[in-house]
Amino acid sequence: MPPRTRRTEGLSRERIVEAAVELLDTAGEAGLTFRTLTERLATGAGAIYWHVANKDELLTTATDAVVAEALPAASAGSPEEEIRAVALGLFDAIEQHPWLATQLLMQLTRNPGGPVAPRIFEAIGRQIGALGVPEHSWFTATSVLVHYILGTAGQTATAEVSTTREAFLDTVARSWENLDPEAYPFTRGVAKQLRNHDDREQFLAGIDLVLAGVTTRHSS
Amino acid sequence: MPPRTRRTEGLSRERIVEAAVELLDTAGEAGLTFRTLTERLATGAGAIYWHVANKDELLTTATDAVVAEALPAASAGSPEEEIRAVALGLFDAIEQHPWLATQLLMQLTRNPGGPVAPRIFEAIGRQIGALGVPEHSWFTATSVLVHYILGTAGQTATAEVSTTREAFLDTVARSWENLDPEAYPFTRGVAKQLRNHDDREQFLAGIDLVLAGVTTRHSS
DNA sequence: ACCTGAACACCGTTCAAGT
DNA sequence: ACCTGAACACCGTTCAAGT
Repeated sequence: MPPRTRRTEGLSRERIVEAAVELLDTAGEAGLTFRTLTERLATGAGAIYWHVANKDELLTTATDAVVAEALPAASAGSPEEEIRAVALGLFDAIEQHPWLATQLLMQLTRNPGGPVAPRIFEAIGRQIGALGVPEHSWFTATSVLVHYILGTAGQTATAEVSTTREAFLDTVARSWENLDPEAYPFTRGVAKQLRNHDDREQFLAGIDLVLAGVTTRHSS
Repeated sequence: MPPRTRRTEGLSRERIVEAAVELLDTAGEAGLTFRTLTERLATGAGAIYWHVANKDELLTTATDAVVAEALPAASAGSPEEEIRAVALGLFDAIEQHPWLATQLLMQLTRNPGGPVAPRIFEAIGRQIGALGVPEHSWFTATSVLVHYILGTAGQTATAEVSTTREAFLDTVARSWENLDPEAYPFTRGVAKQLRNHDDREQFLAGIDLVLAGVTTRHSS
């Protein structure tokens, strides 16, 4: 076994993923292409393909890396507290990396066999078990929570990197307020709730609402 | 006002959307391109752009058309029954149009100002109101339900049109069962629940779980 | 083993030109 | 008003060739 040659410079999977995350953060999903990536890494397309199978794998790996960092390390308090910590960890990560929401939704629905889905499922699901939920409801209860967290946090994330969150939500709320009153009375009515539904408090209230359902159900 | 010239043939927005849905159903998301579309409609690219602004608008319109057809027309029974009817309507539509799940998730998170999000929000939200949920929880409660429905139905939809649903879920379950026992005890454990979680019964059990949370919360 | 970069087969979109 | 279809500026991916 020859000693591994030392390389201060040189490409690596890690460096590529790191650059991909930076590009996604800076320029959004459309900003990550093999051209921008090769330019930033000062290399050729083939070099990247040596370390990474294709763009899908690159996106999966980038998403997984960000999620791994976002999830809280050790369990501290009660199951409820832990679930809130996981939820807020993902919420904050999505705020910092707006592309993450779409990517996570895609991973869950289209690539549940990949590394990302189990990571999130495990973080939430363990606490569901600790909560005393009967085993036959574990999958459903965990699914509900995970989809609420990602969906809600995703609605919060600004669509365009350039717009601020407030401006984005305001635009949506305004368009809801302009809907036909006959056909859309409910949606018009909750438009103002949308305006600040991304408050962490509001977000956590939703978590508690789900937890109420999860814990009530099996005591009857 | 000159009388509208009659045209038995000729392009129209409706014909384009119809062809787009057919292509999506037949060949999946990757199968819908302006080339395949112009070929099927025996026309040029410019002709399509005369009726539709761009591909995003085409996808939004196609999604909206399918959703409008999938939602039950008139409210018959109790709010709970109506919510189940809406959920099953979307569930079945996603089963028939596997591309729909991803598209709906995208519409909700990236284009909530478009026509699709209000349509779904309204169908669920009205019943939330009828359920006696206090107004300040309307948005949150509706969000939880909508995201559960789409997320779960989406996990059910096969990723590839060619694979059957059973084979897809089996593959995912198998990969979950092969996870590291130390790091993923929970996910490994629920793998077998994943195998048939797409049962309509299981799906409706999740709805009831959320409804339990929604209706419990404000009675305390 | 690792990297280069031209080439390939595709995209969505535009636009001068037709009818 | 509506349609044609070539052209444009981009993609992700491959692969012979280098070191």
